[in-house]
Amino acid sequence: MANALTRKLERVADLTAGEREVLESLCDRPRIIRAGQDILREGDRPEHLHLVVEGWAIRYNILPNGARQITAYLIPGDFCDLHVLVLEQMDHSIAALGPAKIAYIPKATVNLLTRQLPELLQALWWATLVDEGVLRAWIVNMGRRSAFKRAGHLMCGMYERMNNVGLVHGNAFSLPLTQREIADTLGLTPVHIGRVISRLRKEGLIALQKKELLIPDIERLKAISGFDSRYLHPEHVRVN
Amino acid sequence: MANALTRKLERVADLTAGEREVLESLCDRPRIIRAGQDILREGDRPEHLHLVVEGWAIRYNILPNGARQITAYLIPGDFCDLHVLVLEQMDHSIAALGPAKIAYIPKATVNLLTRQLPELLQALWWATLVDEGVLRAWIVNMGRRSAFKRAGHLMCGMYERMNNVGLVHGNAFSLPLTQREIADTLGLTPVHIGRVISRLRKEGLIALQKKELLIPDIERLKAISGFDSRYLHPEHVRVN
DNA sequence: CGTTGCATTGAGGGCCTTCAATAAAAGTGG
DNA sequence: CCACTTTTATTGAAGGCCCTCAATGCAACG
Repeated sequence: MANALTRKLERVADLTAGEREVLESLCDRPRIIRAGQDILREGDRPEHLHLVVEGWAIRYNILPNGARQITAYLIPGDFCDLHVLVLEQMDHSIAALGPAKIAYIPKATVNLLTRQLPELLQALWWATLVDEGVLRAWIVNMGRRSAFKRAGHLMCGMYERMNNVGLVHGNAFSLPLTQREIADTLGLTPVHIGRVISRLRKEGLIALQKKELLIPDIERLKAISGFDSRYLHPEHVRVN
Repeated sequence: MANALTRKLERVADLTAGEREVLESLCDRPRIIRAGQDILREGDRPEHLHLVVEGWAIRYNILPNGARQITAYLIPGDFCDLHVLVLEQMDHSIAALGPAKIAYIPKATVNLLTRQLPELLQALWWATLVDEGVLRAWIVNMGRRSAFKRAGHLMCGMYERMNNVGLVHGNAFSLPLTQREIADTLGLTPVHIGRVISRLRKEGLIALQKKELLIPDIERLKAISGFDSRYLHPEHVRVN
């Protein structure tokens, strides 16, 4: 019964029993964060790394005019701020979507671990490379698809990620987002997202109620929204 | 007289003389790629990693309707395809913008090197984390700024990157892009980009001719387009 | 059970697109 | 080096996708 971080890293690397144990221990004693609360704010210079143990979080920027753009959804096993190992300062904020459990891991611990366990260092690097693929797909989605396809594509991506961690049951899964979050993800307005969702419903592509998203025919939705799942599938390459 | 890869990695890590020498040798005997030619295509399963030694390249996706979205500009010192260490298959293509020199490095060599030189592994990881920041800023730009600000922001980013490698002279630098490239970068059409550039010129924010971009007052352009350069500046953290 | 936030729907407007034509520039072959 | 072709840039007109503003109903929450 591995935790989320271990599961995630084992998709891209072989870990020894000792390494796995170290990872487990990092997730001990997470702090409880209330729904909507910021975990990190732009400008922060955190002394700890923050790891999502339970719940969802969003990575986002606020622009001078007050507009928000979400640049990532963080689910259990995702680090919030690996980049502060290099950049020190946060250039964006992170907030819990619903109630969440966050582990606080001292930067020094991570630096120590990665120096002692090169296999772990490589696993973290490779996980970062996978994340890059997600960001690229996000850019393609926002740049070259209509609002309708954009929304469908987002839902396919959520489906895949949740499915990868066994959280899809009967083609349905929990999607704890308001239309405002979806709008801020896709670079649109809540009003228009409302119209788009209404159309997705009318065309029988989704059923969404009470933050529970059902996709009756995922292949059809993928086809319509131009979703290609390759970018999400690390193939567990062995170098040894 | 270090090469571009060494310069780039030394911004995020300490390298020994031996490590630097290894990096230099990787860039030996690059192949010449003609302007516009693909270096890698979607679906490829490359046996080598590709490193830009000279010139510019773009990372892009083509959608079923023929639309193109550019997701990165690669300049000397950038790897084209580090992610194939994990994902194996290319989920996008890479093309040379002008004539370029590309080094072909066997995947096995990189895997060997990163296992033998953890410091190098860490440098590559950290460089990847910096790239992630660029992608996030890209998303914010496309999602929440007008075409006018988007174009200005792109030009500020190019200015910064070129300045970081000493290629800005008298507030001007080479920008080997057509309006089509800029459009495909920002999720707009070439026609509209033309109008936007015309306005940037009229307002004295840029002078652009013969692929040479002059920004008379970079701070003014940054202010107008909401550019924050923090995301581009690794602070060279020491862990030792 | 009131308050607050969220979803829905309508009307009107604006930013950007599409289509089209022309001019300018860059690349090509003799 | 010039004629030819192709690509790129410029400009105009019309239209569409999405935004803004606004009002209503509904669900969530204390």
